[in-house]
Amino acid sequence: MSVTNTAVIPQVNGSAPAGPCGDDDCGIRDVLDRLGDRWTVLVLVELAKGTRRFRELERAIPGISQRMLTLTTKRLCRDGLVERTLYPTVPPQTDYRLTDMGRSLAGMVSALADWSREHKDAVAAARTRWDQQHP
Amino acid sequence: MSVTNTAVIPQVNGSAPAGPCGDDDCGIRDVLDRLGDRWTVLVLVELAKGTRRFRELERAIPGISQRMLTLTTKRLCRDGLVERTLYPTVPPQTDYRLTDMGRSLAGMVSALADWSREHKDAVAAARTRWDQQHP
DNA sequence: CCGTATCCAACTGGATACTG
DNA sequence: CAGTATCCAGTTGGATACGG
Repeated sequence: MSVTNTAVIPQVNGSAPAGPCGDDDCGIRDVLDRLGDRWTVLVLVELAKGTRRFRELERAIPGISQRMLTLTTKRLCRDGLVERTLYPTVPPQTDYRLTDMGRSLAGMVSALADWSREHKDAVAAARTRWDQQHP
Repeated sequence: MSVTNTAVIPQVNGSAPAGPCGDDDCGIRDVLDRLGDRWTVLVLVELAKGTRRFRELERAIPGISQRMLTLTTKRLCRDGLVERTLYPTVPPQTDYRLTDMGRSLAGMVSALADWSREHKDAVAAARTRWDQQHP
């Protein structure tokens, strides 16, 4: 006979102190689906520095393609995080700027960036250690 | 003759108040590459509640496959964010818990989750508006 | 229970060329 | 300058089956 203790295991922890949302995953995925792609965060950070034109963004974010910049800014506009102002001059000019909501999100992201810089060495060390121990 | 004012445009903004890192993108991508996949954040949040076994994580995160749970926890271990304790019993048992570094990252993520809940309605509204105006 | 291995569908994003 | 459109390679991740 094998142990059939499914869900009878007394858990080590007793409470849920960290999660401010009951026991479910709430809407975390909503944010991360927005932030999870390759470029959104970089655009957000660049726009946090001030209003930018299309070409300025493109130059400020090395490696991004026209296509991805268009897609990324469009999504941000759609979500109400960025505002687009089109000047019907010739040649055309478009300004992108964060909305208030976008600015508050950019703040969160900056915190993550800070964390990244603080811990990047520790993470690198951990990786090296792991890679050595796992042939 | 066309305008050749490349980089001669007087910028609207004067300073870079938001970015704590000069003018470059620093290591932001490092964090987001770790957080950007479909499951890492959810695992992080679940482990923030306490130590969990493999099956517990699987049940706590609806929709995750065995494969992805293995991959995700392994990456987190490799990066030094999660620690794994294997009890060589039968049937085998494995405990996953956040390291100190992992806990501090989970804190950041919680902040994002909070932001998400606060603004999810506003984002949804913005999307609806956009979708109506863009046939 | 805790994984690993294989196969495969779907999506992401780069390169390129073209329009207003 | 500011996009749009098309094509295509690489990766992510789900389903499934198997092993310790």
